[in-house]
Amino acid sequence: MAIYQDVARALETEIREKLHSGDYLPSEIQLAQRFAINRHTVRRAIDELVQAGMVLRQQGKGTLVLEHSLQYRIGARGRFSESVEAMGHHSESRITGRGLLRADDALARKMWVQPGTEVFQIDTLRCIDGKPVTLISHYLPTEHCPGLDQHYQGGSLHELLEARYGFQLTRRQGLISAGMPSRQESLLLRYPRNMPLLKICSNNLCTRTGALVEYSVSRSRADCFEYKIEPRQNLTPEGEPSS
Amino acid sequence: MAIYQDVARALETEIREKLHSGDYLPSEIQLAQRFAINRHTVRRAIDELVQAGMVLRQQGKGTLVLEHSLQYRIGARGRFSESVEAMGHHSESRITGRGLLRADDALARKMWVQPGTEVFQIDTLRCIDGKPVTLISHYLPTEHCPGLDQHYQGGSLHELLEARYGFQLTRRQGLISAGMPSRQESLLLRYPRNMPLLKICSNNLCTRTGALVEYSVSRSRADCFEYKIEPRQNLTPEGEPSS
DNA sequence: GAGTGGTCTAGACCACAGG
DNA sequence: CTGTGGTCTAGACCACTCG
Repeated sequence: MAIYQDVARALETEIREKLHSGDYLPSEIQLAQRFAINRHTVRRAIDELVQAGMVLRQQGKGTLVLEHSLQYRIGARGRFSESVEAMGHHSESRITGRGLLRADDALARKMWVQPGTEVFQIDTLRCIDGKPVTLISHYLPTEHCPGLDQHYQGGSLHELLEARYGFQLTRRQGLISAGMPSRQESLLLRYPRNMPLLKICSNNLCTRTGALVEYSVSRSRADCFEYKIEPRQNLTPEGEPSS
Repeated sequence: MAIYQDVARALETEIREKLHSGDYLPSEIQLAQRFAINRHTVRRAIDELVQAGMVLRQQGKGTLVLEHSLQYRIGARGRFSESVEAMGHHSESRITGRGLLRADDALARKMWVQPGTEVFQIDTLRCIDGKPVTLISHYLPTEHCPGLDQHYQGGSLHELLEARYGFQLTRRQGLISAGMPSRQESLLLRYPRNMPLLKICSNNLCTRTGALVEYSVSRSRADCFEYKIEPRQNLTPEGEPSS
């Protein structure tokens, strides 16, 4: 194990246990003295923390400790699991954006509609225990749910679709992938840009008529979220996250 | 503008115009001579390219140039989809490592066995069209498949388990997550360390007896691979990737 | 001006891949 | 064994922030 890795871990522990957002690390020279190593080795250690999104270097000032909630032990504790079957069926959502648009070629292909079709876009952010976890973009052809943009004010979109428009939805296809966050995604999720997102695209059809009612793209923080594939059995209508 | 930034841009141009995926950069010493700068400054420049996902460092070998298409658009063309149901049922695998170990606490919990249980580990690499795509670590309690380490020489592990030991497997649980590659994963997959992996952990039971026969962890390059969730219907026993 | 992080140089040795 | 990248040290000077 390299020295800089040891020092990085030591600093990480120290930050987690003793420092708060807004504090500064001791200067590189002080750290070099404390650990009895060269300043360059200290810098290499801090490089790791920067890469991990834990600190921010400020030339002339010092090395700033960032919010603890921004520290990511990927795959550690505090991980939520949710059944892939429950996608989109949760209720604690906040609206982050909405709009009316016409499907371009790429979107039209994914939604199985003609290019130019009028579509509502609703973006929501879901938090668990106050922690922003998942960002979902919902796309709904306006013809199936006129006035939706007026009626939806947060909460479960799928419940509203059922209560107001009588749609019961079935997922016809889902694609699971991974990617890196855009700048905006990173901001909304309070998540660094060098950590991955888990992404699911779903086509949700009306169970009775087979019409596509909703196409959704969900992006979840991979540090605290994973999807369960359950053996085929009863659907859980409301997905409750479990540790 | 710092020297290393200039050099990084020069190298970037050179890679884009003259080099191809699979080529190696000149060695750090050669580059230092060519640009008449110190080797450490060259390293700092190459750090930028690594961060950008353009090259991959290989200790003892050199600095490998990655596919140009990787640099810009993740999830563009050349994407493979595979049903989550077909996990592990493919056949073109190369063995990258194998071993005998005793399950530690973490592994034992995931495998639903007692800590200390003797387990075969077999690591395989799957390529599609010659492109390394998925890395799978298979863990099998030795009691169910004695001598497996001798018999398995690549190909479909699940076919061998059925042919030789009479196991027909059912996945009981799967967890889908995303993460960043380790150094070794990055090397085997020829994939940069700042691009995400799609990860699936599966518990595969013997359909008849319900015994856990295999626990597997698969990690796939997210730039060219995604999983399909199909509506519940017939299982496809052999998962063929489709574009 | 004093103190911080940022860059560059120089040299040494280690770990690893491959002939 | 050679050549590659990886780590560590040492010292110098620069660019920036703030009092």
